[in-house]
Amino acid sequence: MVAKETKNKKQETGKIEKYDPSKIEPKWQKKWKETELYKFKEDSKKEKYYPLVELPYPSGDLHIGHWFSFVTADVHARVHKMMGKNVFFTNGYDAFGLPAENAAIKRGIHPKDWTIKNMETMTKQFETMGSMIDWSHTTAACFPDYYKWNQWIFIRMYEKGLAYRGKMLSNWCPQDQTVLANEHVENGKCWRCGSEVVQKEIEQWFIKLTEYADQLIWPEPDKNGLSNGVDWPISVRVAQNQWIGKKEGVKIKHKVIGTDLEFESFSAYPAWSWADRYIVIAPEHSIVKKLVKGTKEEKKVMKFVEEMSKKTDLERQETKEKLGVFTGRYAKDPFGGPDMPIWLANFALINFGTGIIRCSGHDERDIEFAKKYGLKTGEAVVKRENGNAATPHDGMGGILKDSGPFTGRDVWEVVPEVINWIEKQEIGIRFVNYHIHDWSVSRQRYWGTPVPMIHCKKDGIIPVPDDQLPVELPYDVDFTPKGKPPLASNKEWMKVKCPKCGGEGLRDPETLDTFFDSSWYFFRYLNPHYDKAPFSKEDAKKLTPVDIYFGGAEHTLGHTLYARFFTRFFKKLGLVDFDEFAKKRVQHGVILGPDGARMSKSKGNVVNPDDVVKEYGADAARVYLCFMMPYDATAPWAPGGMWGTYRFLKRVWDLQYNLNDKELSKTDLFEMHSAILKVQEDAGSTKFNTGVSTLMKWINYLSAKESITPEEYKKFLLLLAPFAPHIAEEIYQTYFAGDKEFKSIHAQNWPLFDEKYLTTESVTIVIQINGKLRDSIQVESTKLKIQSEIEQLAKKSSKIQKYIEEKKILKTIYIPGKVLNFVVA
RNA sequence: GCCGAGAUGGUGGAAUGGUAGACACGAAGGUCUCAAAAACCUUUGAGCGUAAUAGUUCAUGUGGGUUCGAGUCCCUCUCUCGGCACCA
Repeated sequence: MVAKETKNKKQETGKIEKYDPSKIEPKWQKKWKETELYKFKEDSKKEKYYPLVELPYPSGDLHIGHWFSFVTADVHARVHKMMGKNVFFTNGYDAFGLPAENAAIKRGIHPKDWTIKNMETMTKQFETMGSMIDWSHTTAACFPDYYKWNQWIFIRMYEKGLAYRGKMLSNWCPQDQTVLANEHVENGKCWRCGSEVVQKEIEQWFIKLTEYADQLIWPEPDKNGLSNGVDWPISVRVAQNQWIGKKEGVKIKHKVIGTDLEFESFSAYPAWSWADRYIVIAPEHSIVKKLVKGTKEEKKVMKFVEEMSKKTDLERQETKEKLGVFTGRYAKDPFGGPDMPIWLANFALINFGTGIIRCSGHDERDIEFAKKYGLKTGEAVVKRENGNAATPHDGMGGILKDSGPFTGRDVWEVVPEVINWIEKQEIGIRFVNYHIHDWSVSRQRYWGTPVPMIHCKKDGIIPVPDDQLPVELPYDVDFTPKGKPPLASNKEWMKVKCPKCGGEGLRDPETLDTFFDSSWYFFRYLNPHYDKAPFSKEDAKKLTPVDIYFGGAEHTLGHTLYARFFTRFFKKLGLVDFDEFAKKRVQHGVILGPDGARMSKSKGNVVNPDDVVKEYGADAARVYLCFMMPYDATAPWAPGGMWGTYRFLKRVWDLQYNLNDKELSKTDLFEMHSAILKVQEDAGSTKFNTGVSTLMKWINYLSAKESITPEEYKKFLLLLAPFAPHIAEEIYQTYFAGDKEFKSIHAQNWPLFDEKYLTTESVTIVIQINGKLRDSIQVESTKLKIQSEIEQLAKKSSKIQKYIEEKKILKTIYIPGKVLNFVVA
């Protein structure tokens, strides 16, 4: 140790300074920025590491939830950096979208100005966090050099048939005046504004998610716990698989008696088909009109259709009562059963299968409906144990009693055979149904990526040629919602020449769903101004896939699924050579208000990070966010806990007045090295709370000593640096950095851990009688492996003797270094 | 209804099948102080027990099981949170 290190500040100046974060934090933030400390530099000698946090929406205010996501990820990134990896850590903004437009309408500011101002404010707020985000890689969807590539991707998808225009019943939000994707309807309500969503038939753009539905299904994890080679939480994998909802079955062809009409019904349980006795059709189905045209039932049926169409999704979900009407028509049963009456029913869903169901006595809904309207039902199976009819849903199966050629056989066993048989008899075809539908991406709003398509009367829909991209979003537009896309109001902008015939064409006035933007932003980070493609193959090869993706559970069914789809598409384009964009996904928990309720402005329980920083400093806030709960838990913000971490940092600070050069004892080294190991394991994964508690434990140990050595202090600061970067830097610079040039603690290596210090001279062995703790003995480490000696030592204990004298020892179990257990009669 | 996760002190929570309650908050008592704050020290799962130390029993939502040994593994049930849901 050099002489300087043996002296503490008090010895030099005779003064003791108090810990004051407001004095040190802005100072170091400035210095780090000036010296470009966190700028990513390519380094082929180091292993790359790409941690990613979901990019925030620029609402204008960094709330405590943002702090939680970014602080924990920042700690994680810093530990990996110190451990010698080349860490790429940046952030951008999900800058397009409705809230900007709504806020702008409310305040009379242009969405662009509002958004850009918010991004500036938030970037400054990120600086007060002391994060190591490298802002030179930032980007935002609303910049033309970002959304240009949205348009480019969209056109490539169009060329490959993955983006298409279609007319479909869609979720329409009457408040926001736009279409919503299925993933963004929550309980029949708009995820943004909470209005009840209605169904409207609208022509719009779709992304063909169904094309990759099979590929997006997560397989069972392998022996290393990896599914598709990556480590994603089971909750996400299961939820996505259910959402994709793959069901294999058959479509069965039917002829309507007395007409030339035909239709198909879908069945996922074809072995039950012999029990089907009637048919129901979704009221929205296009065949309904033709079916009843000119019949005496027409009026009644169409009235029913109209009544059903008036109901919102929410109302339909809430009414479980079965409602229906008879069409007067019958269909032939291709399975040879009696002619089947055709009904309309509210429980038949237009979006599932073909919208038409064959009904039997094996489904609760079918039975309920049949009872209500006096219809006959059939039964095809008997449950083996209690004799009740088995339903397809209970999964129990049974022996088929009345299933044509398969009678007398096991229900589940014959399913593949039944499908083959149906195809052979030409009464139906194999069909796979998915719950997931193609993604509706058209938004009838202003603040988004313009759809890069031109509508020409002669040539139809023509993509904008690549050399004319981006189609820039015009600034002057009347964006107040009028039920029509706002862009259509800018006549000048709308006019465009058809790239094919040169005649007059019109631009597409719709914009893309912002989830399109956020499906690939982590590729754009690599080089946000790259101008030949969305990103370069070489960059992607060097830095992707993302190593760990931090985010919230709310993106399970939307964003992360879309991003996985995009990655597969990029692979198809040859831009990447992997399927999964993130090797690991971790989902953070929720910080509740101090009252235990979810934070909300109306409840007045919102914790503002700016206030916390003012009171305790960023470092204390960072440490508390790591410490307050496990990463994925949900717990209330406790002001007292915040005080506790502040107190911890004060103790760290005060230790500098207790420095003295001395030999480190074996215990000192043991404490030091166990802390190094535990912190690197915990913060290197996502166990931030126990990482902090390890530091607290060590500081308790250090504080209890008469004085500490510079070596101990320096190593402590290195372990603390990822959690509390400012205080660690301040003390490090005062004592350990040298005078010449600025060498940040954050550019130092993680202290080396050496196992040899973890072995101690003696170890406590617990002595149990019949598994119950009765005593413990100290044993020299060298003797740990000799069971007989330990048994002898144990038997010497008077406490143990009490239990074993005059008793027969039936068995002795020894776990080296831990437990000795006597089993006595 | 189906699927997933979870339930440990007054609170947040620790704990590769091996000393349950680490670490922190809160609380109580003390030192310092005219006093308070801060800081520091002690105690803090519940019983029984002792002058005190000791000792000892019960404790990880419920009831069973596996094991020398279970908070941890298996089954039953209860409750909480999250996702999906009239899915043929």
